[in-house]
Amino acid sequence: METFQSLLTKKLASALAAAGFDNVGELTQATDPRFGDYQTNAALMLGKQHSENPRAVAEKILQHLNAADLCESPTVAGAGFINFTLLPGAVANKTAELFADERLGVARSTSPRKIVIDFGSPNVAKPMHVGHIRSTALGDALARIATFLGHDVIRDNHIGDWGTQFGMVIWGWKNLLDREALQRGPLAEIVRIYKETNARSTSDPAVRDACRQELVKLQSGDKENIDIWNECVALSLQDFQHVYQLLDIHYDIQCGESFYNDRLAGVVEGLLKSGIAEISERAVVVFFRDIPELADKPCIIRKSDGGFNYATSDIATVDYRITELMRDTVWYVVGAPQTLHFKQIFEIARREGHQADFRHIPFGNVLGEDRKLMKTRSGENVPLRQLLEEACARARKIIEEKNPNLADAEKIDIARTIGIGAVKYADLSQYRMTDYVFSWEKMLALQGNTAPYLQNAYVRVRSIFRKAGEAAAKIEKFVLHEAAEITLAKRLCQFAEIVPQVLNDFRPNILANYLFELANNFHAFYEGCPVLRSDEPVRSSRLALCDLTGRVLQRGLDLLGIKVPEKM
RNA sequence: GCGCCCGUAGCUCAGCUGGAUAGAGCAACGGAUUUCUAAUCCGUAGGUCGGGUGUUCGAGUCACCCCGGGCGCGCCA
Repeated sequence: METFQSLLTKKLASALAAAGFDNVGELTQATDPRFGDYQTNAALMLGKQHSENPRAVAEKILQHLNAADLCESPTVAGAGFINFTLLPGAVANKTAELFADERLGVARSTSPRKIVIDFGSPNVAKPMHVGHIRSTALGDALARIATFLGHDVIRDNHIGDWGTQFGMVIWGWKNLLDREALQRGPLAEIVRIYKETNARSTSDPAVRDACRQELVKLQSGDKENIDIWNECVALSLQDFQHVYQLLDIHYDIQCGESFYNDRLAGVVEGLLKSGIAEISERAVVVFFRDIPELADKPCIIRKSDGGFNYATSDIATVDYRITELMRDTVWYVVGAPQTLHFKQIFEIARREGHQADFRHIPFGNVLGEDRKLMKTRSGENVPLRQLLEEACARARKIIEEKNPNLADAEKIDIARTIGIGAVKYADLSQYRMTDYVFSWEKMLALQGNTAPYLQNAYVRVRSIFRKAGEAAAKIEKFVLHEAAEITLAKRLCQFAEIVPQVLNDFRPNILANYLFELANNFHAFYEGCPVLRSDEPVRSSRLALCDLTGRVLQRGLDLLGIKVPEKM
């Protein structure tokens, strides 16, 4: 099926052609209900092009515009906008189409891509902390949306499982490890020895040296050190997995940094041979002399001691993703501080001849209530697992107050759905670049733009069907008389217009905002329009509206990685 | 020094490729329920969009310069 926006855009295009104009401007959802449902600024653009009065141009366009099957006669307004107001009958027909459509009107992309999304990327030997929620939630949502739109998506967890910190971890493992503590809490013990070693090595040069030795041994394949490293990685992965389970996130592949180890030498060699890289001060470096922005910011791909760094492994990763995973699109959901790094990597990839579409999708920080980077009282990063568990506990407490009669197992389940949903939604409902302030009260509030508010709209839908004891019957014709019904139906029709927009600039918050408005429209409808108590044919029509709203809410939240409860 | 990001209502934030009188939520105030779960709805109030100059029919949005905050800039990842 086709959206109103798409249908009207086509009608506008043919009107423009018939009037002898270029196809310029755009047709968008109206910015204000006063202006109807859709608007176009085409006449304004054309007026400028031809130095004519935009309103006169608009009139000319209207002479060739035939949209009587969809809307009232379009009107010229303001400086030269053309406004479209949908006919209730057209809305009713479209809603019926939507009702019958599994995909709720969302079209598959006409140019599907083969995408790899790099998101999450926690570091081994460190617990995941709040900082990881953004990349993880955002990357997962983008993956879900891209998949739904028909793209071929590989979700890749580029784990930080290799690097200089392992010198310290291994030294600590050999000298400080408490086996019993490792049994009780593996990652906690690894973190403890890492921190302890780090502290010692800053004050004791002998320890620092020893750590470096351990690192060299590891990198040259020393059996004992490799075993220790393997165990650390395995224990960390177990810990991550627990968090992913809580978050309902999965990866298709988890190719960490170490995966690329045996490709690094070849990468550097290749870049030297092709002249992209050169030797400078004993290191291998790529310069970007022709790019003003990067002219004074070279990229080191092999250190003067012969070691590789993460730029090297990122280049190897690009090569692998394009040549072996056969991707034409690569998305990196990585924090804003790495913008420069990715500019360099993408430029190197371009020079290597890779044609793929590379995107760095940056994001801001999670702040505490003091507006500084979120930390615990003792100044440490807040472990993600602890944070998620607290979210569930807080949700549980609210459920206990509001709905104490639910069965215990149900309460646990619902608390998890609400708690995790609240954390994700708080993140995704915000523009990704803005630093946002983490607040339990706000994200778990039942009013306002929160997950529980949206989930509650779904619960209300389910409650009606439980009470009715029937599912929504197939219906041919929606009966839309009340303003609340029409508003709700129009909103439902917009879902298909909104979802593809998210990938425009990687903004799931657009979808979140839409769902909030939908929930709000539904709640208003629910207040003003009795469903089960009304007579036919209104009853069936309203029941179908409820069903459709429930489906859009469920699907929309699912695209954000958020679940819905049946009761709450 | 060079570069990137952010600055919108008391608070938390929307406002994608420039579009109409800048929008929500929270908090404040005022209403609505013998309910299909009020975990809700409706209304009122609240703004020199950090400041300035420019580009044009039109700037929160684009350009330049300041101010404020955050973060990066050869051998960490």
